[in-house]
Amino acid sequence: MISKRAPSLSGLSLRDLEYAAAVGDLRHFGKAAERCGVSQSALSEQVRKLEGLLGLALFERSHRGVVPTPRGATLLDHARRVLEEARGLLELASAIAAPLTGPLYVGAIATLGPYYMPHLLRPVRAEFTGLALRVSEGQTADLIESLRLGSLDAVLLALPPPGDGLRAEALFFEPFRLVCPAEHRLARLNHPCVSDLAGDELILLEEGHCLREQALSLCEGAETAMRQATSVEMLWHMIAAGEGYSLLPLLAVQDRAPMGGIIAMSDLAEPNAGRTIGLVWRATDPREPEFRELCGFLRAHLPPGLNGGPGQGTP
Amino acid sequence: MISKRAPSLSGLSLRDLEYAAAVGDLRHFGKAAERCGVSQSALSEQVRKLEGLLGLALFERSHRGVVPTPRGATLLDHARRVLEEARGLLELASAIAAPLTGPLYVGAIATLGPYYMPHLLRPVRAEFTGLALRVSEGQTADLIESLRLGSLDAVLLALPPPGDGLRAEALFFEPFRLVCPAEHRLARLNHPCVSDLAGDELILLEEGHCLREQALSLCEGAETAMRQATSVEMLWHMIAAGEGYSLLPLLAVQDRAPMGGIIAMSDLAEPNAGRTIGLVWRATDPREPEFRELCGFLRAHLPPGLNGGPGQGTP
DNA sequence: CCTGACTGATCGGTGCTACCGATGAATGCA
DNA sequence: TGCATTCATCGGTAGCACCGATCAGTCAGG
Repeated sequence: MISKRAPSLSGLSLRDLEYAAAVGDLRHFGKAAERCGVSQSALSEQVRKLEGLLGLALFERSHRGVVPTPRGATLLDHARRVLEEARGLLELASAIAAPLTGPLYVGAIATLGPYYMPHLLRPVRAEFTGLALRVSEGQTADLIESLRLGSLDAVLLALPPPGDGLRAEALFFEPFRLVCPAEHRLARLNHPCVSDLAGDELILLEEGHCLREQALSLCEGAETAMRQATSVEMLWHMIAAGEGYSLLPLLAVQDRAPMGGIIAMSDLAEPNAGRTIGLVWRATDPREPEFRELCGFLRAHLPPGLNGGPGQGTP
Repeated sequence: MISKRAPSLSGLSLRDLEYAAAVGDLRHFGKAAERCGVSQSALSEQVRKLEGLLGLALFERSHRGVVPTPRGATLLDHARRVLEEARGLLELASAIAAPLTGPLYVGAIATLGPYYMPHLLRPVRAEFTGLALRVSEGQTADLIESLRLGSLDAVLLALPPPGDGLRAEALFFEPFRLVCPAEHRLARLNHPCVSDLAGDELILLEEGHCLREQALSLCEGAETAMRQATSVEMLWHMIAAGEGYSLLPLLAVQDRAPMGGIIAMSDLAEPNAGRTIGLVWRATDPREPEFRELCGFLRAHLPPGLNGGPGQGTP
């Protein structure tokens, strides 16, 4: 048996159904035309066309009024349901059309999310009521893949974003800080510069964390046989245990107690030793205006201690 | 508070929803256009127009495929419901569009219905499966009023129908028979003619029955102080009791046992002494073709003993 | 019985717009 | 770097919804 093909609703128009429903309500072509904002002749012709399409007469016309035929009444009931659904569609559209409403799936790299999200969630909630941020965490590559697949709408990471087909807008520059044991020689430098950092005491995050590459590119000459940490938290405690030092992004460390004085932190001499954090989305995502508005808001509500700094622009 | 006006679904078209749904299904503008039977450009423009109408982007376009935005997916779900309802409307229409289906409310005059209906119900049921005849009985004036009010769709009565705005088609000629006590003088006439009937022994139905007027117009000179009966059945028994004689339509008497020989029936000499039974409906009723088809069928399946006889035509 | 008012149907003319084919722009693949 | 694919865009066209005017039938009132 041939499967039932959905019949193309050839020629059926919501406008015609509206006309017919108006006639059914008012029982008068002229008044129905007035309600529908068209001339009586136009409405009359359309209703006639609709009757031809449906294959039966919807109304019994007389000169003292119009009355639906029994079958017509049945069809009018159904037509009103169609119209109701259509109106519901329009209402739904205008309800969800507002920018920055509804769920928004945002990912952030692991060296940023836990330290930045607490600062942004509350202001965003307050400003964009109706926006439901769903935040998740991961490494850059995984986040980008999720973004491409559509399971994420936007990603917070260090610019520039890897790969094509993406759009990004910078949010802020996050400087790196040197974190080392309080008794370490580096702790005595007033403003250590990156050339001071080479050495096998440098601890890095494991493969996959972009922070690892960022630190590596700063500290030339140190590439092999270094200690690794699986997370910022682990790294912090390794430093506290005196196993070495590292560069950590400002947000990840600035709110930390210095572990009873056994850890020292200092800014680097180079003002642009750090990374630029930005929001990234698919270039094809039609919500780009909304994302840019969100970026503007985020820049206006940076966590304390941050500013735009180096690395502006939208690659 | 101003009551919520039903928003005129300005510009919204089922075709556009179909286009969008096709894109949502196939994730490809070209294939969707093919399914919809239009060019890719036309579909693209219409979808774009729809997005403008709804105030948001339904799809995220890329060169490797199209994917609905989260909001777009929500709206597409709703749009599919609208389309489903619309398709249901068309299906419903084609299901009930078949002529002579569904309920049909038919009235018949009391001197005809009980004797004619038993003959027609079975053939009609057999021929027009799907047609549900709802028969009722009454006097001409009441039937016509019900017909005008719409609580009846058609009426079986003696032509011509009273009043304007009605259409009728003749079904058959029903001759009157003389019914009298077996020992009555009229019983001895071979072919009595109407002039033999004058006299105060004529029994008539009470006011309101058209049969009364029909008999009266035949039997001139007998107008006052006659016996009355409230129904054909009563009349029959009055005759059997020897209280007089009457003219009764063929169908009302031809199947009766002659009460053990105490009642005699005879045809009248005048071949056109009788009435023409026809089907009557509102001139404005768009089902006129169906009624005429029904009339044709009824004429082809007359009760035994009848033929078209005098009185054809459609007044 | 005639007349005016009212109803829905019908008829030419007109303008909007859905539609088409061709082309353009952007992307991914070989 | 060509080549294929995909959606967007553009100019031209035809269909059709629409309008104003008119027609045809009915009804109420004079």
